[in-house]
Amino acid sequence: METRELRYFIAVAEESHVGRAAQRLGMAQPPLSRAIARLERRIGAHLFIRSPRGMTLTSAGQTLLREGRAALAAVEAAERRTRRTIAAAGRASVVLTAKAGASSELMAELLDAYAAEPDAVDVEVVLSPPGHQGPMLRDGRADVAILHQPFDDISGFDVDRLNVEGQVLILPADHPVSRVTSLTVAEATSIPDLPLPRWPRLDGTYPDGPGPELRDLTQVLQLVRLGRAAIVMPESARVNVRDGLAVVPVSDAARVTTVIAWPPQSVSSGVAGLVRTASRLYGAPHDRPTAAGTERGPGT
Amino acid sequence: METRELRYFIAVAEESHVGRAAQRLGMAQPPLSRAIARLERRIGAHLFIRSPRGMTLTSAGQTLLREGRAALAAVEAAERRTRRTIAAAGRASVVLTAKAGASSELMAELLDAYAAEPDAVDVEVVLSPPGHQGPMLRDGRADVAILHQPFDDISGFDVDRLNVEGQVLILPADHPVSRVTSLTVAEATSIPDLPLPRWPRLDGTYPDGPGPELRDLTQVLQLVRLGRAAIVMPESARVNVRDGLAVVPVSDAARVTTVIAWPPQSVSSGVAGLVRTASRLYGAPHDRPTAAGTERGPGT
DNA sequence: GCGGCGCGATACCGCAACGGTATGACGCGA
DNA sequence: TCGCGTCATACCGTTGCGGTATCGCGCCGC
Repeated sequence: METRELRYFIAVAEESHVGRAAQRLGMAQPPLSRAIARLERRIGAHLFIRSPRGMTLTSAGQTLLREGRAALAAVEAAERRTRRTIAAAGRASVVLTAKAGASSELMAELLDAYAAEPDAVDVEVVLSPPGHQGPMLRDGRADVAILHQPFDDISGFDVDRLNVEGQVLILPADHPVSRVTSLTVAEATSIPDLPLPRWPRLDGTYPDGPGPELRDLTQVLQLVRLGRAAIVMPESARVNVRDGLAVVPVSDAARVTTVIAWPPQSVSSGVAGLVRTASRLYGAPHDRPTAAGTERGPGT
Repeated sequence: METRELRYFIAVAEESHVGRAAQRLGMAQPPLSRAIARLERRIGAHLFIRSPRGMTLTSAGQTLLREGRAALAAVEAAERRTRRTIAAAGRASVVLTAKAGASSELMAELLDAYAAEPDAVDVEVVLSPPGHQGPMLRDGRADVAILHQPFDDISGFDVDRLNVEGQVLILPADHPVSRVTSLTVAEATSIPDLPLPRWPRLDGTYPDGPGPELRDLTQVLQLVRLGRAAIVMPESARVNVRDGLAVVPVSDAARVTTVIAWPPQSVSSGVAGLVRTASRLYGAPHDRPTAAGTERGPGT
């Protein structure tokens, strides 16, 4: 199966409509119809059920959509990382991504400590909105990421745990709720005049709702100070708190685990060094030994 | 990048020789040369250094080889699993792979318990030589696997731990060493007249060495009983031990962790059910929550 | 120093496959 | 029953892929 066929299939599956998919792909409808039919013949299974209202996936089609998306991301990651290997003109380099404003102390320490290593390479830090780090790691726009469980999906990555902490509500200092000593999640998310902010989806659009549209945490804190929003975040964000802000622990909020994550194949020397440094500074011993792969034993 | 180009690149990279790679791919040398040159132009980087003795990889080429292999396996996995989805003729089915003879009690319990679930699907069990389970899971020949750390490479898979145990040496009952109460790894692997067996590599060939060539554990135990071999394996293999065999604990051997592993995207209902059953029977609570992906929080 | 050898690159050709335009088949609602 | 929206089919031009023949170029041996 060629990646072009996979791209075509995914477009049709997502649109449930050959015409719209063709438009999205910048081609005419008939060749796309034929390409899908050819793919079905080659695989030996019907992927779609044709109806006069469009195309719906069969169970085989659902399998191919799930697995195909991951496979296509892997191919694109391979291509992107290859291109980046030489973009640095002989000088190796690593792209690290993290939520804007998150774990800032930890990251500063990590980058300083890594830069002091003898074999350190350049680290390009890409800050992006919450939820965008995993996809960037999957499709090769980044080589290593700082993620936060349970918010980020770490499945398929190798990880080292760095930190565990509780969460707090940050709100305007003059708000009446700021005087309580503790809150529940239900209470924190339902303060009527302080909506929680909304974050962009992967395509850059925003979900509907009452809160303001934001892209990073400095914007949030500004809005909170102006009395226009409140936000629940890990305790470590206290370091960003200045005058005009109040902090209230949220007793039953999920504990947040900060991890450093990397794609399992990509054991470039830069990534390995960063992970080693992070593990030395914060880590428990690895819970998933990464280099066990080549070892072969008698087995059980 | 098309998968055909990737296959060409990998062949040339592995052979370091366009002619041999072309032969392996069943094509002539010139079109392969051109395809590689075209790929380099499209990526915008030299992937090979041409010499009068052949082709050697640049650093960009090494990146593409590492990442490309994984990407190609992912594409092949998508295709295989799609094909298998319908091969079961509407009836969902799951392929589980494990080392022949390993964790047999655990597997029997697991399969029985799963079959008793209300939504259970057919489980096809594929037993294969040690070390072959991971690759089968990666390229789609299997959907879920029983693996053993530290022998198997679990990077890139989601896993649940099922069991932890020590290792023992199994040897002929009449052998003098069988009278000691404990051994070290160094002692166990250097008994001169009892060589450790050799297992097939992924391509089916065997490494050089003194031991017999084997494919599964029943063969081993037969040979041990005949006084022709000895083997170090996890304690649970004691259940296979009959007359004529002796068991000696190996004190400093690595502890073996049995895990159930599955590819992160492939959360088909059959795999999910098997994992749930395994987790209920043996599991600690998940250390890597698998379904956290869609959850989106305010982040830190 | 020169010819032969082994390597990848280039030139040229034929064909398969891809994409575009025009049109058909079919179900559904007005 | 007509019109619309959907996907499929027919036909055509072009692209690009692979095959054969040949070149260019280091290297080694005589």
